[in-house]
Amino acid sequence: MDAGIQERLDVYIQKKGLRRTGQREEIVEEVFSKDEHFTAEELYDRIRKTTSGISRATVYRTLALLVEADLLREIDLGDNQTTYDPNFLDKPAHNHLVCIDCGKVIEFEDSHIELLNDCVTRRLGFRAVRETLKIEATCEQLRLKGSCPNLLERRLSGRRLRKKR
Amino acid sequence: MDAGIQERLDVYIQKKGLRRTGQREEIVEEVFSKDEHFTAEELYDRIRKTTSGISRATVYRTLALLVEADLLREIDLGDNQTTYDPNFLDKPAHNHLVCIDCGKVIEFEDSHIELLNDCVTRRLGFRAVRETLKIEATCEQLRLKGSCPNLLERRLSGRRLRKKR
DNA sequence: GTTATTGCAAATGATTTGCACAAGG
DNA sequence: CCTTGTGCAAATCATTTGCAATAAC
Repeated sequence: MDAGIQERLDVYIQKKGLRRTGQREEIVEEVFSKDEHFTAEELYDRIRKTTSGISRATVYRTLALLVEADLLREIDLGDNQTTYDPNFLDKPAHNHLVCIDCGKVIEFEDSHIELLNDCVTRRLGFRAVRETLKIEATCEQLRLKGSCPNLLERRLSGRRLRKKR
Repeated sequence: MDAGIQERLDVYIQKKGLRRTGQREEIVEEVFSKDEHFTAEELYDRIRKTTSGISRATVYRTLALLVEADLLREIDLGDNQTTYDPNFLDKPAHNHLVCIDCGKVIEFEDSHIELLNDCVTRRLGFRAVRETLKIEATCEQLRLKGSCPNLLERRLSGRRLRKKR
């Protein structure tokens, strides 16, 4: 994990008159330990495996804080729960491609896309603050050989499967 | 409303062995009577003002049916409820710009955006099925004179205000 | 010492679902 | 008739919140 993240959160915390706590440090540690997307519940589970154990409420509240501090981004994968993406610090303008066949999410950057979007936005009389592009697509490679094993259930439900608590 | 929509739903209904009902006709009528975005609850309220009255469950189920039949699209405006957009039949590839100042949603089409997205998608080895671009932006016109009246509350909550039932 | 933070459990709000009755085909 | 659709109320599920106990600063 980028060692600078705790510090960047500190700056925000100072500015707002908030407090640095063990729970916040630990959550930041866990959030940025991988480049994987996750939901609040998934993160809560990951943290529960730890000796310490942090309450669900604190997990939710800290995620909101990180989003507010612009260290973490919420993305919408269409499954009725907020997914968090820790990779915007490294790639501030990346986009998401979701494979309809297997549900895999691929991140990609393309400067032309941002340029064009900004240009169109300006033409409309606005200044773009945040752009969210999600492309849902089928895999060409698999198109001929059939498709991913989890295709069926996903196609049926139309969305990512939910988990029980 | 485009008179062809009931017929297009009929085709889908036939194909799936489903049934044409008064409730479905009425909901389709209401959904496509304006080009406004709406939530399930908002639509339910609109319909409740009608003499007939249709149950909330039926409204939700019929919206899901319309989405399945590809006559209606779900969009995410970031307020934790599904918003429905009835305008994709007329403008199959439009995008949304959300004004951070006042929350207004502006629809726009730009063929270059779709071309570029498709191109990038192909380069990644996929075939785009659906593209969703949301641009959050500030209004340049208002930037100097101040901002919209509802700016403050929206900025504070960070999302569109919710309504109670 | 204040004031922010945490944990817990209860509350909320959108959406879904089980079931008995109604109604298409 | 035989299924699918509807309405109702209860259930779900992610997320939020009130409040008393704790912990930063």
